[in-house]
Amino acid sequence: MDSKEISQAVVSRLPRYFRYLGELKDSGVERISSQELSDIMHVTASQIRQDFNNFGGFGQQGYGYNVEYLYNEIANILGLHEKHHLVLIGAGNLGQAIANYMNFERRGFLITGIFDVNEDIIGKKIKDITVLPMSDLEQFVKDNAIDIGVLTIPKSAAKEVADRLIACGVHAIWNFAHVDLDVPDDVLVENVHLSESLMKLSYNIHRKSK
Amino acid sequence: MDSKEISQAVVSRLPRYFRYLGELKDSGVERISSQELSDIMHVTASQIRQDFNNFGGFGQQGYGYNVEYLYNEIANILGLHEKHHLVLIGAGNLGQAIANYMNFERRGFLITGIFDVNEDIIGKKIKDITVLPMSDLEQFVKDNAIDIGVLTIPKSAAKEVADRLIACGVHAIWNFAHVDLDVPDDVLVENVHLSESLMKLSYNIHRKSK
DNA sequence: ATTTTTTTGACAAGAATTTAACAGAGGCTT
DNA sequence: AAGCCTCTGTTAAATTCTTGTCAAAAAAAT
Repeated sequence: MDSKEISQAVVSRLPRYFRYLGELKDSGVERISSQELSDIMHVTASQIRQDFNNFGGFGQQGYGYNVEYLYNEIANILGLHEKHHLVLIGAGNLGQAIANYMNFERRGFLITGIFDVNEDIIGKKIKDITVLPMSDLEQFVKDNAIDIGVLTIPKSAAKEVADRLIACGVHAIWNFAHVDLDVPDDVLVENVHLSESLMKLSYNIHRKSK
Repeated sequence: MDSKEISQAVVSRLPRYFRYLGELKDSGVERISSQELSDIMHVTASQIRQDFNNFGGFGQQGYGYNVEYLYNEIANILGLHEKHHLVLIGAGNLGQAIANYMNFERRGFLITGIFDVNEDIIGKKIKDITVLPMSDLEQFVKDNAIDIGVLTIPKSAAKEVADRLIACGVHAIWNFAHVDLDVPDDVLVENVHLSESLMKLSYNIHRKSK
């Protein structure tokens, strides 16, 4: 049980470290110093050491960090050695894109169920998973130990579906709908607001041209 | 010409203000105080006032902010009153999801061209836009005053395509590939790394259960 | 075996960001 | 129209986050 809380700023950087370490590992690099990693990732060496040290000393003076060991430690910290079962609500374009995005499975994120309201889609298969009607949601969640709900539905439906998921025990929601879900304290929401990302880009385009 | 640089922390919050103000406007609210907005958005009133004041005084003592006026000002700041022409590279599931995502057009982001390497997709139509082969990219970008390139392609192809886009004058890239693009200083990149978002959620799930 | 070099982990200093506090502008009431 | 009340813009304080520094641990070299 950790005593000090890790800031989300640090947490946000972990997946990127993880990605680079994976690439280093795959290309056969055994050890790396914070300075070398700094050069590759364009982040200060100081920050790298500080970030890793939040979770304990993974390196060794005079040696640096063992790439494979560090990679696995970060995977552990991120919870990637555990399996997660997801239900995807909304089998539209975005939902299908995510369902077909194989790489998630490699990391233990298994899309177990797909739901939609559209009669034309219900019964069809997406990646070997039959799209089910919304009425089956609660029973399915309970039967399949669902961890995470993925909302790829219009904002108008998001709040209600989120409530249903939470009511049947889902504690984490990956939300692609353009709403801020109002959830109990013990439920986690990770938002992906694509339009906000695009607006940020737009802002920076215009700032430059002024 | 603004003298002081606005921090990206502030910029990241603008689209969210914009969304809430749009909703308030649509529901007929004429004026709002930073305190009321604070209650709705769960952000401190102080931060709201501070954020808006980065761009000049939009409010009035004793009155608050005029919703419609503020909404338009933020739209301006975000560059949403200008038209942007995008090319989308990669007409797979994610590319199609984005192409079909109508709301972007309402904000002036027009998907003008769609490209892919897959012979089976080239020539087909996505939202009235014919998918073109990659060989047509450069000419198309020049002919259509393309602003923004959207990369919904595998990481293996991302760097090369980004280089091609930059070479023919594109200065902003919305990148969905899992790589950090290495671009010249005058080129903007906005990354959407879905797997990193999911890993953050995973981290928080596991932290809770410890 | 001793010295030199490398490189971490810890801590301190420095920046940046967020929150609090308040004077005063301007609306609202009587 | 005078005075009260609201609520911003601004400055100051607090907090958080990032970077720089260095002693000491361990590897590498002699």
